[in-house]
Amino acid sequence: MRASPAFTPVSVEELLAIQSFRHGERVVEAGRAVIEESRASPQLFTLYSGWAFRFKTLSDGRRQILSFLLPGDFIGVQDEFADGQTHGVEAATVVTLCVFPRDKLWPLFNSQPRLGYDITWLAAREEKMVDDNLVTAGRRNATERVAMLLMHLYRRARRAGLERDGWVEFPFNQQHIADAIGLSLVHTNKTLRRLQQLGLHEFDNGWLRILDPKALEALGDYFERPLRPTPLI
Amino acid sequence: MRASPAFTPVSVEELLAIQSFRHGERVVEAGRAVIEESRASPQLFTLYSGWAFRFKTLSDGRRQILSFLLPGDFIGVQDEFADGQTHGVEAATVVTLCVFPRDKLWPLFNSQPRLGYDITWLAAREEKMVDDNLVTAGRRNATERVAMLLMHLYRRARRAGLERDGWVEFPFNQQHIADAIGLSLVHTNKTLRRLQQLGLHEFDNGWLRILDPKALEALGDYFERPLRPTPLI
DNA sequence: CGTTGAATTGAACACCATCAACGAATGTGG
DNA sequence: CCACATTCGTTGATGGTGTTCAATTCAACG
Repeated sequence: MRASPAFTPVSVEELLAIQSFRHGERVVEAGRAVIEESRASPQLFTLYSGWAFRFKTLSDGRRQILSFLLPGDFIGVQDEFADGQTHGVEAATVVTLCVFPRDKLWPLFNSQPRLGYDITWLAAREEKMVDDNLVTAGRRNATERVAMLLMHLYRRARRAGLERDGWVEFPFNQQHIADAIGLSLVHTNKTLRRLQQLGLHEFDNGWLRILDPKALEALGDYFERPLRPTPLI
Repeated sequence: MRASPAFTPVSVEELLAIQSFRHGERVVEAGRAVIEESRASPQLFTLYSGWAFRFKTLSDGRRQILSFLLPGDFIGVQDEFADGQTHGVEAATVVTLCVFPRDKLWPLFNSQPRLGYDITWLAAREEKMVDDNLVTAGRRNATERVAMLLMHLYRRARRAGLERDGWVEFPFNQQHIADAIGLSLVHTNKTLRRLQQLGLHEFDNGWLRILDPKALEALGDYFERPLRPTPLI
């Protein structure tokens, strides 16, 4: 992964610090919890492979997906300061994770300020994504929401190197999409269908292809920007 | 401010580091921009006094308020990694800010890892608030949204020590509320009115009092949790 | 071949947006 | 001091977007 231009280079010393910080790997099956919503996790993770997502549920079961997670994303910083109030993380595909013990987070900051800075970088980037999702849920109509989400996920997957001939793996069903953009399942279906019939995108057996990115960008009022390389912990 | 139990104690050395990090104060009038939405700010801030809020606008003018800022909040970390895409910050009252030059952020992390850790703490807490707002905009109905927002702002103000005899300063008009919870101005008004007539809360000339916190908590499915002391940069 | 979960579609309705109008409070200039 | 403009809160009427309910299709799988 580190070879990818999407990630910042890292010194040998930092790499060693990351190595000593980590505490093994973990594999989670599709549909299983990486972090239970009910209790704060004693671990942090870096996602190595697969798709996951963060979510919250209201007491009557309504669920909101907060953000999606791709390889390179750091999981669990928000919980460092949880006070009980937390969110769940669920694997959407089989997922492999690098495990870090939470109580080593401060020692890591202390001994490797650069890595602490990088973690802040990642946390800030994550918040910006939630910001965007909040704009979507609060101020966009159904068509705009779907267009925005499709472009968002497609771009991120492509950047994470998951594109193959224009297709990216898309392991989400319509309930996931509905929960991410704040619509009902039925209306999500109808909106998705309409965009598909307009020829803007295409699904095939868990893969997604964008046929008219400009149209989707314009519909969603959501345009790509150049991205800097991302730190990888 | 540091005397308040809401904030974590800080060592003399850290205090000196904060002092050397800072770069003066700034006062912004109510309704003026602290950070322009269009361009990334070369400065970071700690809010000393007053209310402010972060927001984003779509190209046709629809606005979404992302989160509210109170004394002690750290402003601008998200932008450290902006890539152009950013958000605005506007003062809701007269506001005084402590100014930090952005290019000293990394040196601060480097020389004072503890302060770096604290900044991450604040960034993570901020993201959790945006998470909550996203659940609101995505999955709550109008009544629940208003109830949740009122309790949220009231609690935060109280915690920041802004309560006087059960009243807290509330410098927002109904357009602000509508933009925060993703409703139209008119429907926000009607919902607010209904809750007021039920005797759940009361407004008076820019101040807010909660008359029935339990009812509002239950309506919004949004319950208070014990909070740990917050770092203050 | 029956079962299950997901996608799809139609119909009825509710919630919320939009439009329009008015009142109260405040400020401004003549 | 009054005429006028401006901003904000309020309310009613109307309609649309999206929800809810219900049923059907379809693919996958035992």
